Amino acid sequence: MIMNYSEDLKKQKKELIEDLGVCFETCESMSPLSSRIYALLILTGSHGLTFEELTETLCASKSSISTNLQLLQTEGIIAYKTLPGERKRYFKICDNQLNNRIDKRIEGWEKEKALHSKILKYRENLLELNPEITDIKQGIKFNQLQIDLMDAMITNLKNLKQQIQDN
Amino acid sequence: MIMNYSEDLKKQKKELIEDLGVCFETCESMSPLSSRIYALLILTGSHGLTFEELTETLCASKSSISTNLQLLQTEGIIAYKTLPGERKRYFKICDNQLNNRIDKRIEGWEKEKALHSKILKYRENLLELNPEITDIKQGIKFNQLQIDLMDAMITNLKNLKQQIQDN
DNA sequence: TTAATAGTTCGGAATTAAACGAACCAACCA
DNA sequence: TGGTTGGTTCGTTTAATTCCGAACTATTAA
Repeated sequence: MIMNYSEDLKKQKKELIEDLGVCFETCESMSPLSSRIYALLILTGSHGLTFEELTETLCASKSSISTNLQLLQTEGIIAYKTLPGERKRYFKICDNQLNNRIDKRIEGWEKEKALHSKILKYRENLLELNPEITDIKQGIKFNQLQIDLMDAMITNLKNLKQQIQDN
Repeated sequence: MIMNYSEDLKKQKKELIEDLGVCFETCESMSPLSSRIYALLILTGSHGLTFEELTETLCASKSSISTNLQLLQTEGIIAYKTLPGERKRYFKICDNQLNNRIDKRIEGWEKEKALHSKILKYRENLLELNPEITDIKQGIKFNQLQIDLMDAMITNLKNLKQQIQDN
């Protein structure tokens, strides 16, 4: 099958949308359509895409596109801009989307760290009640390790954020 | 309401299972029951819990517990041991569960990095076709930043793994 | 003032995931 | 040889997600 360069690129783009889509569905636990929108907008330049273009290229209903666009906006993943004299919105991924993503990860680790601190406290109370059980001591050690892990991840992520801002 | 120390600890444990449960449901995208099992086993010592104890404390059917236990086992999150002369299995979280979790995260980042490399290639091809569009150049820059981010996360995680092993 | 464009909202249909019960198997025991 | 314990498997039910169409709003254009 003969194909010119431009056609080949279109095919590549479609494949990439699919691949990225699956990735976001699983990694970021997004709905299929949200994932496809996100993927498509990543592959599109900063000029963005209109509502209509989205419905057409993704073959989805207006309502589905609308709700998912709103979702992505409140998540801080995408935003829109308008051109003077035009009513259409041009949707595109947020400028500081990388930052947002890192922040979300940090938040996640913080939450888990807080939980492990809670567990640690619980175990310390437990140990007080029955000081002979070595199992609990082991648990406490494990917990401290987990907390250290979380701390390390958090500081690493914060460093990365700094690096990106400096860049 | 008066409560003795041991009763209070039980209440604490129940709360912790709930909190940890929701955390795993969202962060690790596990099913509710899998999350509760995981949480309960984290709060239980290395002696583990039997099938029966799991069904009773989690108020779930045998079949549900069974399928979710299998899931958690194939995920490398939990394992079981048996005591000599006993037929019962004692389910507990995997010894190297931390390691497994980190590995899984590394895998996730690797996948995403591969995707971004693919996008980068796509954009470079695109640029070749229309070299005047600065938008594409910006996209490429963005992509490289993403790839750097992934790389950083991966090396960080690998370092952490090393630290844990050394510990 | 009417028509068209650019979206939003809401109620329901279709799909998917989670949990259950009943029947089953395999090992041990009386 | 039959009963009990410790689980597994499978078909069904229940619950939650996801998406759609139809009706609606708000802005601009004729």
